[in-house]
Amino acid sequence: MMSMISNEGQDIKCDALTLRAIRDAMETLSGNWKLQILLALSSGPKRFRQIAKEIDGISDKMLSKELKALETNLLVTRFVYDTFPPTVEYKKTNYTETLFEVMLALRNWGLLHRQTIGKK
Amino acid sequence: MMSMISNEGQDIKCDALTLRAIRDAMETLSGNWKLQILLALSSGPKRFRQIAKEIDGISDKMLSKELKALETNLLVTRFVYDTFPPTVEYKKTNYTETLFEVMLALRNWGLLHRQTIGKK
DNA sequence: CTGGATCCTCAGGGATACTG
DNA sequence: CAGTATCCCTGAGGATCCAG
Repeated sequence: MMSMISNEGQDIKCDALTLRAIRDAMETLSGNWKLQILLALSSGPKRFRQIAKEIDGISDKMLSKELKALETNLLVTRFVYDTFPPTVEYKKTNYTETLFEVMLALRNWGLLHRQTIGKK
Repeated sequence: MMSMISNEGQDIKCDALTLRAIRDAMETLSGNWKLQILLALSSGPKRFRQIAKEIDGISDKMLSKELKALETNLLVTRFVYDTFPPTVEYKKTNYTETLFEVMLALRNWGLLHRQTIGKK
């Protein structure tokens, strides 16, 4: 017997592959910073120090690490300009747009959930 | 200037409230176990030991803790039957169904992403 | 300015034993 | 069976310093 989650005629098969896919997605967005970084870049390309200033509480180490992770996931591109002092610019990619449905679903459920739970 | 993420005429405003909502949603699903527990319960109510057996590698402590978290988030209900030895049954709620869109979006993007990144 | 290297702390989570 | 209590360890992440 195959377990399912169903809604209005659509099903999600609850198999290992699905579970893995969901976890892949969650992992590439997990942590306190990745979304904030993508948000910071949503208004245009920015430099390292500029991003660091916009995100409250992030350390250089974390910003560096998270940017690298986002880059290997093709969600951020890194441009190095050969100037002195060095200039490095980060920008979001077209691929970032594919996250739209995910963000929307998460946002909608998050809003619903806060209402449901009744957090202030 | 308000930053946005757009797609086919729809926008997500990238404000603090949205960011918080997204993180709320991610947090209630985060960790290695919550999804597996919901998956285990998607095929029907189960008892503590039964769930533990189905999920490879989970410790009693984690299962207990995660079940409690899911319960306070209204995603799982706990029934205690007054028998000896004690029987406790966990089952998913109707509210769990509201996660459908989220799961679907995450699954779809996870599948796309694995293709894009080219993991085997 | 852009980050890498190092050190350190603290909490998440495993193993085990125990209670009702 | 259904958990709780205790101990312990590891790794995520902050602070700081330094190099290109």
